[in-house]
Amino acid sequence: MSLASLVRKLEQFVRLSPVDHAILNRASTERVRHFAPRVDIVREGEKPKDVHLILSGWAYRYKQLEDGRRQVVSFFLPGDICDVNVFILREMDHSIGTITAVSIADLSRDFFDRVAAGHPRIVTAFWWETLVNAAIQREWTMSLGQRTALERMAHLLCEIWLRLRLAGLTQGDSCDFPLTQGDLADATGLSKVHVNRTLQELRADGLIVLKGKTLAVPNLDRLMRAGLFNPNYLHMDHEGRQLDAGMTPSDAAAG
Amino acid sequence: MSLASLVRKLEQFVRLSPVDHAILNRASTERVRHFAPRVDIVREGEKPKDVHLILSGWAYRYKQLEDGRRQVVSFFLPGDICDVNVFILREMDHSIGTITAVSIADLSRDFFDRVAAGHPRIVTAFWWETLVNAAIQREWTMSLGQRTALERMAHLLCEIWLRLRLAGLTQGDSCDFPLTQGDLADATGLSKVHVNRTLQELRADGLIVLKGKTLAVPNLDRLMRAGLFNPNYLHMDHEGRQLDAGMTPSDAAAG
DNA sequence: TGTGCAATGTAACATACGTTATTGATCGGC
DNA sequence: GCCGATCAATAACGTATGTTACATTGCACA
Repeated sequence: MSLASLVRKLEQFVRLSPVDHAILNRASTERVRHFAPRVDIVREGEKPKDVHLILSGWAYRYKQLEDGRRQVVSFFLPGDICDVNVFILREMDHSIGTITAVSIADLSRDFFDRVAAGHPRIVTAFWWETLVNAAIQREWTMSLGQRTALERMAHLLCEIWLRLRLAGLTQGDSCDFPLTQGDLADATGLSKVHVNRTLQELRADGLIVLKGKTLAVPNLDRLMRAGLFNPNYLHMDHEGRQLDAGMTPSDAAAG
Repeated sequence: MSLASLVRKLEQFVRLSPVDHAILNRASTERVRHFAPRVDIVREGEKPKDVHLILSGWAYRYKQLEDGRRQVVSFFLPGDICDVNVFILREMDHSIGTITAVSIADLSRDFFDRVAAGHPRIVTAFWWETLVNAAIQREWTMSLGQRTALERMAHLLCEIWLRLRLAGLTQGDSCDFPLTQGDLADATGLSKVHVNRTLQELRADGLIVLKGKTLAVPNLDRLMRAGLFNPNYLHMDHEGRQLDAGMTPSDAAAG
């Protein structure tokens, strides 16, 4: 539905000009598609022609083994861009599926060429997006390899929380949270049963309130400590610029 | 010592002109540094000024938790390029250390600007390198989240094998292999003891011959099957171009 | 306003992998 | 050509997490 999350996120990092805004605005309204929850947008082996920008809704990237074991390798939140690889690599090595209903804008090769030619701030901002995604992927490697179930879950929730906040999608200490325990299991490499146990433990410790499709984080600092969460990998600041005016203590820890 | 591995690797993917060769050649001989085995090249929190190209030797990217738990998040082999992020992100979110003695060439921002302006094939090739690294990172996420110890180890060995072969660093069915069992443990998220058990099992199954600092893979196809290895994520082909003339059956499987 | 299916919760039991400890091989440096 | 340190190998034992099974809740849709 809206470009707001992308712009808000990118502007944390570079100032975009009015012309930049106009370019992004046009690109994100020209070719929009809508998907139902729990369907695939792109499948492994395909060769999509466009880059996808998530306008609204949640999605994930996942890979699957022949025997059905499935790993979510990243989450896409509103404002995220998937598959810059599309113009270079021959085929997708993973699939992308929706969690909720999702609207996406298709960004053409042509659009990126025009941006590359005349809009360096946008280029920089897109690079930032790409590099942060790579950093997130490394951090997931760390989580899966070294963190315990509890740490892993706390870490993932912190990450999602901060990314949502950056996109302007948190309200106070709570946010929409459409992931099922099965989704969390596929993302953390844990079984569904153990995800349930782990969430109970986080609840019992007062670190999260998770009910229905809403998550509340009453004390982000404590959750971060439980997940051994160091926010540096999200690179939410740049050249001395901090996250936001009016930061809370936990904002500062995150910046 | 040599640019050969980089050029060989990139040329699998794009044809480079004589001028491109000259550019790369000059960049990789201007500012070369040498490191001893088992030292850090860059540390988390630093802000390096250059991109590093590995001319010879093996290195790794790793992250560490406060309590010392350590995860290798990727390996750098000769011809690999690290840290394109250097020009955009504020500070390193991980460290890079050497395994063997290593020679690197420092590539300046200026070099990249010149390449971007006038050498599109090199730009494309560097993009390919970056995107394949991202794909590898996703595959590691998959491995750590879903594969068993045996599958994980077999998968990692397949990956290293194919990357070495692409760089021209295999001889017949064997190659140099300077990783210790401790390195493998840090990369697979297993304990050293279990790495040892797992290697024994691979040996007993005749899938690998690993002795001293040499690895032999008598039957790559079988090792690939043991690791549920699908080489698509390495994107070793492009626009219908295949790996090599004179492919063996397992080459074909890898392409 | 039920009714059916997906999601969540719980329990009992199984196991892949971790931990600690010790021994024997390898190897670079004096 | 020894010596200390690192690396590899093996064993005994511990545990975090997986598996199977089933009950409960919640919610979309008839």
